[in-house]
Amino acid sequence: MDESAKRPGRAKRADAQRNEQALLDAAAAVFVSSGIDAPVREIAAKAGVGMGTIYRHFPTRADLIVAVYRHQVDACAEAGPALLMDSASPYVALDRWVDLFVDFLVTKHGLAAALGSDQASFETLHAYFIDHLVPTCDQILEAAIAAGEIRADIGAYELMRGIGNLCIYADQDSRYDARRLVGLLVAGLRT
Amino acid sequence: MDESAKRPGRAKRADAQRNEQALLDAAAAVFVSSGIDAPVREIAAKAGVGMGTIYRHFPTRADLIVAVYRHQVDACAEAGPALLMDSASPYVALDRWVDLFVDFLVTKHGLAAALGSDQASFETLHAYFIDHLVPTCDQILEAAIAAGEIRADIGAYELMRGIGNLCIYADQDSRYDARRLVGLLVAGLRT
DNA sequence: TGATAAACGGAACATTGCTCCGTATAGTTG
DNA sequence: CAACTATACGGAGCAATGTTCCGTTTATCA
Repeated sequence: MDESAKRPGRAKRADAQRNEQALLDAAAAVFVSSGIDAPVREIAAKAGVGMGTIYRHFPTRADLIVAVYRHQVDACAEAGPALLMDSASPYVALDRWVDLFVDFLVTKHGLAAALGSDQASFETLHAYFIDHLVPTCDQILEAAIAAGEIRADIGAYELMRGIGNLCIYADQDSRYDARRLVGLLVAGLRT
Repeated sequence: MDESAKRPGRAKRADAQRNEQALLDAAAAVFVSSGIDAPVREIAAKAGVGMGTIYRHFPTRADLIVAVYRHQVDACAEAGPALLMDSASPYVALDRWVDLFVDFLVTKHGLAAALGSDQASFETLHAYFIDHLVPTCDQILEAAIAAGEIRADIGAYELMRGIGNLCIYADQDSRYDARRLVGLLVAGLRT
């Protein structure tokens, strides 16, 4: 799991490592203040590097976003089995896991929108979320279906896209509560 | 209701009227092929007018979008009372009306996203939808609540935003069926 | 037909994503 | 420690797009 465990070539140069970390820190800060659609120049400037450097380390915006949020996505994925164990029923576990997912999404301005978009530049982002979260969601969903608590005609991917969509622009409108809508959606799953 | 019923000044010049119509026609066509985010230049070119002309007639993109879809929005709004009369129950009317709304949204590439966005340039668009559709939705919702068919803790605005969000990017992903998700959301309203 | 207000068109500027290449340097080797 | 080379850097520059501004054209009217 160590970063330096890259297959063949030698390790990165020291300045390259420093710059990559600086970019991650800068991006995390800028994403909070300006959303994940913030101008590339702003991130580069905050990190104190040139345009060329940011594109060398993170060829697409999606690569940068994934790098910044990887740990949180992984944590969400890993929380699934534990919830399934600890909860009174699979449906309760589903409800709790969805809460985790929603909490993550609504605090990342613009992320939910990027997730739904099929812009080629977001391919990596899309793939990371699908690969890491769909299996977990599917596991919970299957358990709830097996327990007869929810209808069987919905897939993990489609449910997660629906939840993601409900979280789009959720932080821009005080009259709209994404958590409540997601709650209704999950309620609609009940048999 | 006539267009020429503008209060004080005299009627528009003939060439201005022609250009406005040409712009509406061009925009309608371009919106279908390239979505409502199509470059302004593309619309102006298709209409055979200069950049200045399009901005003079429609200062913001939202103004143009509203002008293009006004009739369809109005039709959706006016369909509400009829559905309430003709349906077996308010809940059925709600279900049917939501179908109309979803059908409208999913066939307008990018419109649902623009509706949710709080970009200042979409203010007019937002306002038009709120003003014209929320009252209708509210009427159906209230009837369903009065009939005890759905829970009472959801407002028309919030529901419509949720439906709108579920329709975002719906035409870009064959694995995602907005109608199904909206169906689940509405099902979640049942008492 | 001439005057004038209305409308037009497109050049020009600003923002932003992305690329390219000349320059600088970390790490290595003799 | 000095020279060398693979890496990495930086930012100018191009392309796309939104938006404005103003000199020119034209519809309308007397």
